Amino acid sequence: MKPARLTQTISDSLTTLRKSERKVAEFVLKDPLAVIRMRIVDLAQHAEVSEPTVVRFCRAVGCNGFQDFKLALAQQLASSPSYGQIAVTDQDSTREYTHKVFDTTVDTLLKVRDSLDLETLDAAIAAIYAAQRVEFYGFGASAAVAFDAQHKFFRLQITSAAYADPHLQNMSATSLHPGDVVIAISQSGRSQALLDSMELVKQAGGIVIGLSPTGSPVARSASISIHVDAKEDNQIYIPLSSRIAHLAVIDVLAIGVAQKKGPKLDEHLMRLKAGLASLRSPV
Amino acid sequence: MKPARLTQTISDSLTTLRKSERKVAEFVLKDPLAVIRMRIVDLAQHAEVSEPTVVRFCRAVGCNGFQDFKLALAQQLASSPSYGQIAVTDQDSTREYTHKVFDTTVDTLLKVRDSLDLETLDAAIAAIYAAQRVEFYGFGASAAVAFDAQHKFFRLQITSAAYADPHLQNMSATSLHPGDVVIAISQSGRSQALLDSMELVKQAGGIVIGLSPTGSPVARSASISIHVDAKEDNQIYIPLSSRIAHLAVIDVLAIGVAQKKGPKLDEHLMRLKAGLASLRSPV
DNA sequence: CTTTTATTGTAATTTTTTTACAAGGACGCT
DNA sequence: AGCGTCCTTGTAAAAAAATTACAATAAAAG
Repeated sequence: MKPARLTQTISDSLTTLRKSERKVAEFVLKDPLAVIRMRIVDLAQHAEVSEPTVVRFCRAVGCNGFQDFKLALAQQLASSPSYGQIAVTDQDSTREYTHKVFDTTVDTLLKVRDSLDLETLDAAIAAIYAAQRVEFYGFGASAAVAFDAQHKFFRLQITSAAYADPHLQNMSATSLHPGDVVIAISQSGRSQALLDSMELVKQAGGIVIGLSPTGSPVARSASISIHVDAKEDNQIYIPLSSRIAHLAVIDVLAIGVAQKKGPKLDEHLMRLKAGLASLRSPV
Repeated sequence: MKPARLTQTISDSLTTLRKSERKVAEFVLKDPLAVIRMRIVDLAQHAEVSEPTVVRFCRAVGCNGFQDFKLALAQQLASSPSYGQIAVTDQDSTREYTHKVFDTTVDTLLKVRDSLDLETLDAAIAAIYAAQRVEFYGFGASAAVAFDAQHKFFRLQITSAAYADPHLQNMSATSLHPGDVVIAISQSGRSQALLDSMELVKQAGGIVIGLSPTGSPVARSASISIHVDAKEDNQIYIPLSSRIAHLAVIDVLAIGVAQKKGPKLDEHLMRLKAGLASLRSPV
């Protein structure tokens, strides 16, 4: 009953569909955006079939009729705005690229959300919860993610540190105790310095949680590997949305740990908030 | 013509709508999810008006008819899955809070996207482009945002720095030249130390771009104020999605500046990428 | 090659939306 | 206050759209 990805369902059905229904399917896949504005006659005409065939097609892919189908399709397209690719070009107006940036980010987040492995997350949360020390390693754009994470976990009363310096990472890694956790963050998953640090952590008996793309060296080397696959837009050489996906994943870990800590933590956070209030403008 | 947030449009129109049209509006806002499955008769009945009134209402909020309206509504609902509030509770399973974290984030991003003022963004981009030096100030969670931003602008060949230390901020602020830009980042918009630094920047003739909630002291004090209103979930005392919204806004600024710099930059980024490659695992 | 079954289209029907118009009500003007 | 105009809303008819029933054609099996 859940509206899984409709276009996925259509692709899957392609083989089982009848010949003329497949014509409809192909047209829909080719230009879904146009379809949502069409009437049944238009779609029938474009796909070169009759109207009832379109209805039959809709039913075949699990919808209740043409309207229902259009609605489902519209919803899917809205939830992954970048159906097709979003690329910022030189001619874009502010409005356009603002939308593109946000939409790409949203798209990435949804993709990552749906591809996360929950058991891995649980394992990571359990490891962090059990650890005496938690450290975050990352370089470049991931350094900022690491510092953000450190800040967040610090607020959860967890002894944490973040290092963007390979030397510091190495020194810290060798002083870890078994059961301590290091979260290695890498957008490319192939930073050599990070891999070196990870090796030291494992030698010290620490657990390495990797945040990196599937199949990357970092992912393979990590004890617990959280896969974050956010392909970057090649036209811009700055990592944009993948970084945000990493942050979101860390949010999930933080919430998970916070939940495990339970009510004790609430009190702590309350005090923290009161403390922060004094640093704020009264207005 | 752009499908801005339909529910927003409806809320805004409430005052200008006629009495019976308002009945429709109220019903739609109360239960938008139900409306997308309704026919015009059903909606008319539930709102206790006649069918043509429903059509008139649809036109009044910028749609082309009832179908068009339903489609637009469906799309918006699909793109903000959490219409309503998302609160993580203690009983949530990993799956649930993972979704909640991502959905809240997406929701926030979309809200912020639609509430951004484009002219302000343009002004900010122009100021950054014209500046000799660009600096990022922020504390706490915003410090990580500041460092991320610094890294990003640095890659765009812009002399930039990020300070999370009030002393460093003050020292740096006094050494700025007229036309230089400081981007002051604050989730609460009421950090006293940040306000102090901003004052010094302005005394030195610098331009302060504020990233903070509407109406906050930081927003009022900034020369160019970008409003980012991402209300935090009160149940968790850690800033989650607002920080991500800030990052996204900075992405937009970066893209804007990159675009202004044009093709010269492409070459630079290409070289940068080649340089980074040597730091990476060959596998 | 015939018979049966599956697939597709035509035409009619039903449902749904939209338009045209008239009744009712509010507001201003004399 | 009474009259008229304009604005709002609903009723009913028309148009548009989707769905169904059925027939024709194509494909497959015997």
